[in-house]
Amino acid sequence: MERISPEAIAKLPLFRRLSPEDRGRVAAVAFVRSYERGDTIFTQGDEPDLFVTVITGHVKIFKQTPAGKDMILDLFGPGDPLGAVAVYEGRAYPAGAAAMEPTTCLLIERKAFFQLLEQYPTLVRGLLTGLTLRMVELTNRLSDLTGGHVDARFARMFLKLADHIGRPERGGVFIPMALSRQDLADLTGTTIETSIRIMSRWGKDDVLRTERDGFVIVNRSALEQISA
Amino acid sequence: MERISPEAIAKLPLFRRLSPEDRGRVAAVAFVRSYERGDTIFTQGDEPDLFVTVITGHVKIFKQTPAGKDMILDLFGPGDPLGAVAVYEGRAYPAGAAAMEPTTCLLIERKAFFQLLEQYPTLVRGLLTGLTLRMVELTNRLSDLTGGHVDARFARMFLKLADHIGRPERGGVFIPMALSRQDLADLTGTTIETSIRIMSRWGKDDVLRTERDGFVIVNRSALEQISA
DNA sequence: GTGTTGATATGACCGCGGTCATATGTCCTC
DNA sequence: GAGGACATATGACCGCGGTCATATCAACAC
Repeated sequence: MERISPEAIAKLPLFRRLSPEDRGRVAAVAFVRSYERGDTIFTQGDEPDLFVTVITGHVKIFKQTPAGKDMILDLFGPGDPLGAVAVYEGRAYPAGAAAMEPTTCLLIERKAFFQLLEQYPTLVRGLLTGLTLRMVELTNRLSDLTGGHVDARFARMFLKLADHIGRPERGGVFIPMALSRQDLADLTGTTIETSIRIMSRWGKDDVLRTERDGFVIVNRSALEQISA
Repeated sequence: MERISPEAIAKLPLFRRLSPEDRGRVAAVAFVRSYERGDTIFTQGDEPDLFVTVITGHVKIFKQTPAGKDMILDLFGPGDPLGAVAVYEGRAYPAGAAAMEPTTCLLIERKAFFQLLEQYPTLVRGLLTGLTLRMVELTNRLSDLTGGHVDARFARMFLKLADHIGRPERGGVFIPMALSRQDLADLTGTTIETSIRIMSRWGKDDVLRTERDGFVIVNRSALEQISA
């Protein structure tokens, strides 16, 4: 646990609009914590006592399916607030969160968080906007997952990742996020074997390449065709 | 389009906490509209110009899957606000809404709605709470739909409906909602044939009976076993 | 009556993808 | 080096459920 500087807080979208002295007050009640790949940040069913915001790295939000498998609901990056729903309503986390790579997060205790919310209505506005956006994302994922074949779901997932965090590099579009075959399976609601099969096939067909620190989309139009 | 009385508004959870004169001001800008079964309330992609609250009846929120089939995201009943996300953010409706039975809704124009929000912070609070609850529902449905077999999804859906609007009646638990086989398929992310097959089998096995105006769960423990 | 429309029902077929088994490769520790 | 742990890879099998075709039934128009 370390303190955080008001300057660092200025980089987080949720707090960006606050005045410098207000950011100082936020910094006074905030802590920073580091996580390694695989570390649990919070567990499904826990009582929420901390409000968490990602500073660096990436975090997966996942849930147990009735069949016992993990289902990744969302991937969160720098600036995204975790568990806002649970903290705001005071009910148990509806899903778990774990770091996918070395990650640092900003932590604010529940009590202090509510005091901040009361003081700064713009924070409420920011939370509400973030919630609505996530809502739209979730509804899209819902209709994605049920319709069509697994190949298409994989293609759509990579295209979305490319639009979100991809950048032209290494002879294609590089997605700087190391996802295991198991992660890919959990994201698309399939098994690890199917995930491996699709990824090897695409590797051989020069559609998508797996690298140590992410993926490279070699043939985007092929992916778009598969996603249809 | 008809006006609504302040007394009728008092029955809607979202406005219940307002003072009588405040409810009068809401009534001054609100209209009531009736829909028949199958009528469209709004369409996916439309610009939202009205804030809608269900007064009586039931409404389905649905979305087109990439494969072109409909996917029912949610069923809304009396008191539930429709399209709050879209209206609040001013972006296109992320999904469509249609009446599943004769339904009446309260309509408030977008402009007037925002004026109300500014005047009455408790409305914002109510919206936020409703949103978070729906969020939890959606995440649950996401993990439901991917895991396990179709039978289990059907069973879970009926059990949830029973907990929500079911009542002991007609020799079991009666679910007063007429859903077609196609609706059931859209709710569970399957085809109409599979939907029909499951429902006929359960009818023969005395698990679940279809009636003109809804369903009767005859053997709840059988459903619970299938849902596992 | 006949014809039409739409929902419900049922059978035949078969391919996707889940399950199980087994290699191979890589990165550790000792 | 040997050995273990874990991710990746690949083949064989087969059952669920999607697709297609067809039948039945109710409601309604004329």
